[in-house]
Amino acid sequence: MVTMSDVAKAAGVSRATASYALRGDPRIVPETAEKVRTAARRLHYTANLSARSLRSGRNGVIGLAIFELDRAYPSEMGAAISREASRHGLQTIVQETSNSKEGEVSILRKVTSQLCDGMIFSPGNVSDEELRELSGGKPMVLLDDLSPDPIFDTVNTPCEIGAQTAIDHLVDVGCQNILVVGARYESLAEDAQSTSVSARRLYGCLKAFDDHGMEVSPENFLYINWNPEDARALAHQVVRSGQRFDGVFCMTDTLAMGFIRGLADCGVHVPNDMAVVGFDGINESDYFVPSLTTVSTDLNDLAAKAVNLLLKRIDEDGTDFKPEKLTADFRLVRRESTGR
Amino acid sequence: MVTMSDVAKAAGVSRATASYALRGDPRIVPETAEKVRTAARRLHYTANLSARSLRSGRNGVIGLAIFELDRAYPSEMGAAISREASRHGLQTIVQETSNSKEGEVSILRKVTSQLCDGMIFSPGNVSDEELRELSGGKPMVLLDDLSPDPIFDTVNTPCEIGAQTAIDHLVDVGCQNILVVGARYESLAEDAQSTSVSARRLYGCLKAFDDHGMEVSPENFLYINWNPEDARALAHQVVRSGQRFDGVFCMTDTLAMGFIRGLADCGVHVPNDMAVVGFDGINESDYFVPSLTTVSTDLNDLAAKAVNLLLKRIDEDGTDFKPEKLTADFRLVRRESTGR
DNA sequence: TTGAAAGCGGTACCAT
DNA sequence: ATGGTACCGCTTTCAA
Repeated sequence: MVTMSDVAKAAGVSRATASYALRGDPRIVPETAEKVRTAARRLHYTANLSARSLRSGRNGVIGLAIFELDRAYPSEMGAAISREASRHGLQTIVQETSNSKEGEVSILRKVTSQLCDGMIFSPGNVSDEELRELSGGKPMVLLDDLSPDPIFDTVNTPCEIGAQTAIDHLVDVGCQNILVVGARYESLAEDAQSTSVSARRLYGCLKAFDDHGMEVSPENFLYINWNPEDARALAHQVVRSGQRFDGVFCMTDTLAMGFIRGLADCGVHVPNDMAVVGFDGINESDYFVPSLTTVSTDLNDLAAKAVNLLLKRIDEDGTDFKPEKLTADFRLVRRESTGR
Repeated sequence: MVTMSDVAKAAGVSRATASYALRGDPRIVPETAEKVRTAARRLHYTANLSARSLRSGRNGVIGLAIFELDRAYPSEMGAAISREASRHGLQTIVQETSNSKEGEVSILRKVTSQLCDGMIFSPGNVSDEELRELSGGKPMVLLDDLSPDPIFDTVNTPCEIGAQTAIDHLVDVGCQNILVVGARYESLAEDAQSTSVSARRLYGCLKAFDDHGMEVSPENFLYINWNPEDARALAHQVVRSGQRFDGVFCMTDTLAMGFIRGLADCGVHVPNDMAVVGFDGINESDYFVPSLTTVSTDLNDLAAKAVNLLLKRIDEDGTDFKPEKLTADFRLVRRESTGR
């Protein structure tokens, strides 16, 4: 391992000077700086990030914690954030929380808050208060933490307006009896302030139904876990039950994929028999057969907002903190699954 | 930030004792240890990983570098490795190289080799020699580095045998004129030792064709970049060209997804007009319409092999190193895309 | 069994 | 403009 001392020695200067020179401090005269840089290059010197981090609290790395690495939406989000960060000269390390409390806690405590200058985090099972403690005072930006008065900066997906847009679109293409997949109707009935992503999307649906003067009942909302297996099984059930829905809004594209597959299993044609809309805009949605109409979250916009917020916090001193709350852009992408 | 000194003070012992106690060193008597643990718990102490890493060179974190976060196969692999590592009490940090040399180099130099005890790496644009230097002496396991005499431990996907299995299957279901998508025929013609994944898979195909006594020419192999857009466009081209292939093997499931979508655009029916096989076994493949027959790499097996190799290297002292080379299990998953 | 102290590789203050 | 040096938090040797 070649260290700063090696470089300093090779360049005939002190460790301090070498350190300043390599970081471009203007106090070092150009020729000395050049001497140091040459020595560093010749020795293939790389700064030790642990040491730098220990001393200065900064190492140019940000952490990102997402639920699952192997699900299309979070991993596309991770890629977008990663690329945005690298545009700012930062590296991103990604970890998966496995959507469990222990996962979230141990990631925050052990890695993200320690090895990084700041973090972007999708909280699922940890309260804001716990987060404050676990963050160790490091800047943190939350994703889709929909609490009414958050204590961290937050970037949200366009839940309400996006869902509303989806329902509007189904009505536009002539649907009269719409099924919403992935939201618990009771969650809002019990608590209009419910802050989960599914509750906010559900709220958007209800608003749209109301705007169109459409009657809906709890039967129009079916809750399942957000995975394609369950969506496929649900489609089978819906078809067998004989209920006559002519439009479906799935809370995520992955659910829509499973649901459409389930309909195909039963010989139900999309969009002729049933129109389907998803949410997220994952890359694959354009390749499904039929291709999927979806409320596409602009991940580049989301990434830019999240990274900028984080950088601002990292660069400021943390006094008089006032959390900001932003929402990512989106657009409705019309495709075959609602084309009729 | 609560440090070890705080804990030591609260427990009325020295820093050294606190350190030993928290790591369960048997030299500390149980009651002292308990006192320390209690203090640590009460103060919500968490060890600073940078400091630990700086001093001892270990922090319980392994690094994983993959090409792209937002592609199904690498992200599923990342998830599998992440879960396997956590079974061994290790955290995994994932980074994407964006399949560029600068990406790979900067990740290795700056983060993975510094912040981690070891790393698992998919090399794309960096030679073994460069890797040795960039690894900074830390243990490293390579994924799909198919050089004949590697200098690191390697876990490979079952390229040759997998591809051979795919072609065998197409022949089994009656295909007579098979197209292979994603491999450059010339790559093998020029260099039978070519070590890229696509060349090894191509080699498997040629072997299978040979076994079945089937004549093939360069026209049976079409190279494109491994993304679904190009696969879709290629399908259009193939259909328009009027060539009469009755079976297609795509080098990855993502390619197959794009290709099938392209066929659907042209009204070509899979599997009746053309049977399609993919490679990887991504989760989505079961949900495509038609569902995709694929050579499914056992990612749990791959993850277990990679993590175990890495752990062995981390725990040993590095003398008389002899690189190992393992291959992940796989199985052919028969689905609708070849069902006839 | 426990404590003192050196040191990992940087950074940043204070001298010179 | 550059150098000396304390120090970030933890581990580990050595001494008591």
